[in-house]
Formats: sequence, C-alpha cells, structure tokens
Amino acid sequence: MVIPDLKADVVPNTTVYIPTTFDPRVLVPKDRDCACWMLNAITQDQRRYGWTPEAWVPLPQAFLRTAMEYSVYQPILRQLQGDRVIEMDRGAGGENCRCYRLLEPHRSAKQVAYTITKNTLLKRMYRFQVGVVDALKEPVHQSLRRWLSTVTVADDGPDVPHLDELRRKDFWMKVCDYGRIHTGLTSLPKRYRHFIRLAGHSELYAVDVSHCQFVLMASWLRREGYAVDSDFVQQVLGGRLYDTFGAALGVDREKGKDALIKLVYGLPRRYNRPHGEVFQRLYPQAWDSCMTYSRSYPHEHLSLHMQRLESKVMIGSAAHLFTEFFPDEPLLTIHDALVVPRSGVFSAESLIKDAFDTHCDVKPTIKKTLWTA
DNA sequence: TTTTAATGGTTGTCGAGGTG
DNA sequence: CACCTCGACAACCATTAAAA
Repeated sequence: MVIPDLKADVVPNTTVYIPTTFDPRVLVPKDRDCACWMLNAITQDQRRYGWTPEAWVPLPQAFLRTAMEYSVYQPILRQLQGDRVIEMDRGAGGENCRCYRLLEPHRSAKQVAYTITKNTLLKRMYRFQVGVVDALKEPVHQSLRRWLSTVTVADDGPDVPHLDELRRKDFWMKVCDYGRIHTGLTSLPKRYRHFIRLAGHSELYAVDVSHCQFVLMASWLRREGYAVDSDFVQQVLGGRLYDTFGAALGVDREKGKDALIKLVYGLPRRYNRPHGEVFQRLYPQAWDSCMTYSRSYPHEHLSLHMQRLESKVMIGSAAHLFTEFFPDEPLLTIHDALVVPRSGVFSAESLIKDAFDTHCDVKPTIKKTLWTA
C-alpha cells in the first residue's frame, strides 16, 4: 500500500487552554497568543501525564523555540513572572532546563479554550509538526503515525482535554531515545479508552505480553551469562510475578507491580531496602544478577536497557512485520501491546510470538483483552 | 476613485559566538 | 550540553504618494 503524504493531515493546533482568571489583554496584542501558548504548554504536560497543578513543568528552550524565538518568549516569560501569573525554578526535579508552574489564583482556576490566530505562531507550529513527521524514518513509524491519524472520539465522549486533543486531530507522536513510541493514546487515562475509535472501529483489542520487560530481562540476563532462578522465569512466563511479589509484601497485584518496577528500575542504589530483601529472599540468583549487572554498568540502567529491548521486539519486530504483512489492518501500539480491531487479533498474536522467538529464548504468555473495556 | 508603487517602521528568522 | 545574547537581514504591514 502506498503511504499517503503524512504532511497532509498535519493541522496546526489553534486551540489552547488558559486559566479563566487570566486575561490576555494585560499583554500587548502581539504577545497575547504567544503567552497563551506558553500557559497551555505548562498545563498541557500536567494534564497529559496526570501531574498535579503544583508540579513543575520543564520548558526546554528547544521546545519553546519550536513556536517562537528567544527574543519573543523571554520578555513574555519575564512579564508573566512579574505579573505573578507563573513562577520559575531552575532545575526542579532534576531537570536541567527551567521549569515553570502557575501561581494562584490561576493554578486552581478552571481552564478555558483560547484560539490562536497569530500567523507566525501557527506557521511555526505547523512547521514543527511537519518536522516531526519528517523525522519518522522507519516505515513502521510512518505507518503507526498514519493509523494514529485515523483515531476519532465517540460522540458521547466527555469534554476533557485528553479527548479534546484527539478530537482536534492534534496527533503528536514521539519516538524516545529508547525506541518507545509515545502518543496521545499511550498517556490517555484508562477510563477514556472506551471512547476511542480506530479507523471507525469501536471494538479494539489489546494483544500484549504479560511481564514483557521481565521476560526480556530474564532471557537477556541468562544469555549474558548471569544466573536467574528458574522459579523467577516460571513466574514471569506464567504472568504471576506481580501477584507473587505483591503477596510477599502483603499487598495486591497492582501495588506489587508498582513496587517491583520501582525496585528494579532504581538499582543499584535508589531502591526500597525492605522490598529488596523480599525480592532477594524470593529469587536470590536473579537479585544477585541484577545487582552485579547494575553495579558493573552504572551508566547503562537495566531498566533503560529493557526498554530498548522491548521496543526492538514490539515495535522493530512485531509491529513492523504487522504493518508490512497487513498494511490495511489498523494498528496502534501502547508500549508492550498491539491494539487492533477484532480482525487483527490473530495476526498480532502470531507476530508477537514470532518476534519473541527471534529475540528471546523463552515463550511468554500473550494476553488478549478488550482494550476499550 | 481605484490601483499600484515606494517608503519606513516593526516584527520575525537565522546563525555565530559566548557562558557556566 | 543547555541556555543566552546579539546583529544582520528578511518578511511583513500600514501609510502615503503617484499614476491611471
């Protein structure tokens, strides 16, 4: 199938959200749209990633520059700080760019839509989005971006910014350094999945690998010559590790999953000691291997390595083959899951199996669930 | 009166070079 | 590496003058 011009569906996003308490008219006309764009940029990340309104939001210069020049945004940011609309902090939360957040009363005020009309701003926003599309070199990324642009929102969907972003076809897509694909759907709160339509399909299934990263970790560690308890491998392959770990801590599966991921991601130094001891007691060899690895390669985080492996298998292999073999089948990816209509479930499952056979020496459990449930 | 051209000021773009 | 400053130039816009 010929991939249509992706640039054709790039639309500059003319709607931003600003606090009702903020009156753009305090600024000179030429700065109003830019100021509103920046206020939106601050609240957008808070909405997208579920941060609180008190959270500091990093606004790297590279990002601001996609919309306007330093000579434009700098005076505006200064004025907004002077007017006590926003405040700034260098390096909040370990970021090495400047971070901003709203000040009261704007912070707790409701958000209202504001339409950007400033031509130069719209032009730069468009150019940036086109650049993002151009940067998608891999055919699989282009296909995924194309299917993403067929996403619509059901009529009865609530009027919330997350869904509004999709309604307006403001489809952003970022391939991070680890090869994972981030979109408006990967950060969509679960409760809104129900309203998503992919190429018109409302019944979408998630075909995912249980304990994807741990499967890859176990296999990879063994291949690198580290010992891993067979118990650990069995639990991982059967998809029971989170339950077991949660039970050992006396909490439910979800909390167990959370604790386990934090534990492994924090190695070798930043982790919860009691949780570490529980893990060590359950799986002494695996614990030892993880520790040894993370100490010998302190700069190459185990977690990041696993994320790289995960995207290599799920995106580079499974999704890639899927788009190649079934170019007319809609497909979305949510990190360790392929999301497809009913007609694609079987193909997705077999391609994930193939991908694991190629990159991994164990066979994981593959789950098929209704994604929109 | 309408159209076109010239003018000058403002705003936007780009890149070299500098800082910690 | 991320951020900042500055200057040269381009693009844009409104006003005015000239021509038809």
